[in-house]
Amino acid sequence: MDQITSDLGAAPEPAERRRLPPEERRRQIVEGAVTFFADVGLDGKTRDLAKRLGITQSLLFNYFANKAEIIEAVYAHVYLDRLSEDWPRRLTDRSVPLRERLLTFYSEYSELIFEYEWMRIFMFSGLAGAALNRRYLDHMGTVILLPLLEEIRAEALQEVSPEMEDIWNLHGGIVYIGIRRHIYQVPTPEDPNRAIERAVDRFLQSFGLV
Amino acid sequence: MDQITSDLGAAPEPAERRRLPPEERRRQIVEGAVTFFADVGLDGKTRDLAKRLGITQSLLFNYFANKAEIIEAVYAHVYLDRLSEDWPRRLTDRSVPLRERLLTFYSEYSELIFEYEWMRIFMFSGLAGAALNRRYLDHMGTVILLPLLEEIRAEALQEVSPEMEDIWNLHGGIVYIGIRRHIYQVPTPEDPNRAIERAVDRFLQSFGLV
DNA sequence: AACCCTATTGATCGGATGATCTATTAATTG
DNA sequence: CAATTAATAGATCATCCGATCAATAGGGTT
Repeated sequence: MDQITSDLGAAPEPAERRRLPPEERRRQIVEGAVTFFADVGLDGKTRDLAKRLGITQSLLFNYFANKAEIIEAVYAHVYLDRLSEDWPRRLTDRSVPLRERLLTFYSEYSELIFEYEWMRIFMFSGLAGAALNRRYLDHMGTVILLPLLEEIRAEALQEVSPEMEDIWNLHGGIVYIGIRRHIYQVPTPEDPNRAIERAVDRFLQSFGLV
Repeated sequence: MDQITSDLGAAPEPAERRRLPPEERRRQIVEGAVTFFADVGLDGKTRDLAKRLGITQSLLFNYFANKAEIIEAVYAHVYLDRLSEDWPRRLTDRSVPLRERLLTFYSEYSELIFEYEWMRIFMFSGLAGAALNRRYLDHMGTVILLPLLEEIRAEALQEVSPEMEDIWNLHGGIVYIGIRRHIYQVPTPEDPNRAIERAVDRFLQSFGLV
């Protein structure tokens, strides 16, 4: 079964203007490539990408040596600065109530990852076995979730202290909203914040907080 | 970036004997196709599949009219009877404590879906936009999760009654273990039952149960 | 051992794909 | 306004892919 070729690669754009400044053209290609590969997967064909961009296929290779380089640029564009440097600090800022820290984090984080392009490219590259995903999740675990575990432990009653796997469970339950929405494309709440808030509250409550 | 061709399609098997009974050959092809497409994705090439099976590529087309038919057979083999007809009844059997019903269900269900082939083919087909996934999730929602919601509502205190999205959150948190394991291929607990039990207990506790 | 049926093979086809190369075109500069 | 040069389009190449088909050979029957 070949990729669904129907019209996923169609170009709704009108005729393109030519002779763009190289930097702008490159940017345009990368941005087009992000949504293109998010739609059809990393096996998407360069000709279809070019068609969607309204340029010829050969032009792609004036800006990128080969297809792998385009994918690299897509990765860079999608992943860059996705995990804000600021979060670890804010998550451990005990001058703010833990519940508020959690809600703020997941409100902002979900806004970032519940994005069509990010969600799907992350899944495509994960399935392709990209080391990128493992690095990302490892980073997520050590820089966000582990400190989170410590914060909850610091406040939780001794006898109901959480484990790392509990934190992953909280995290997964929230991320799963985005998976349903963008991978399986089934209906999800327009605004996930209510579900997130309830999940966070259930979580905290079970450790004697809130 | 083409699929990782390295040796995902390699055949560790020794030279095959020829001339199997058609039914057996067909079965062998389907089973091989399941793990093959789970590994490399639905864009996997028929030549690589044949190589892994130790047969010629052309033989595939004696048993299937085209590649799409092979994928169909893979779907059928992977999905068939995955959702036991029995679960809806057992989940609503109020002679058994709700906690026990939940734990039994998720223990059995996770054993089924935390399978490499199932998890990955479900994700690949989801990304490809297969209607199959939407039907499956819809079925899941109405036949399993909705009754579950009713069961919890029946027992929960009025003022903390759960919503459907809460059930999806419980479900997603558990399924996410399988996603981490088989899609992102990061370490997860060997036996997920402890994490499942804790998640279920947190959930029930938040609604005044357990 | 000779025969037959058919599962399996190997050669091959037309179209697609990533990548290259050359001629043309459009913007910039003097 | 002409010259320069970078951007673009189109033709083309070698390879790969799904699919076809005639030829071959395995293995049961007589």
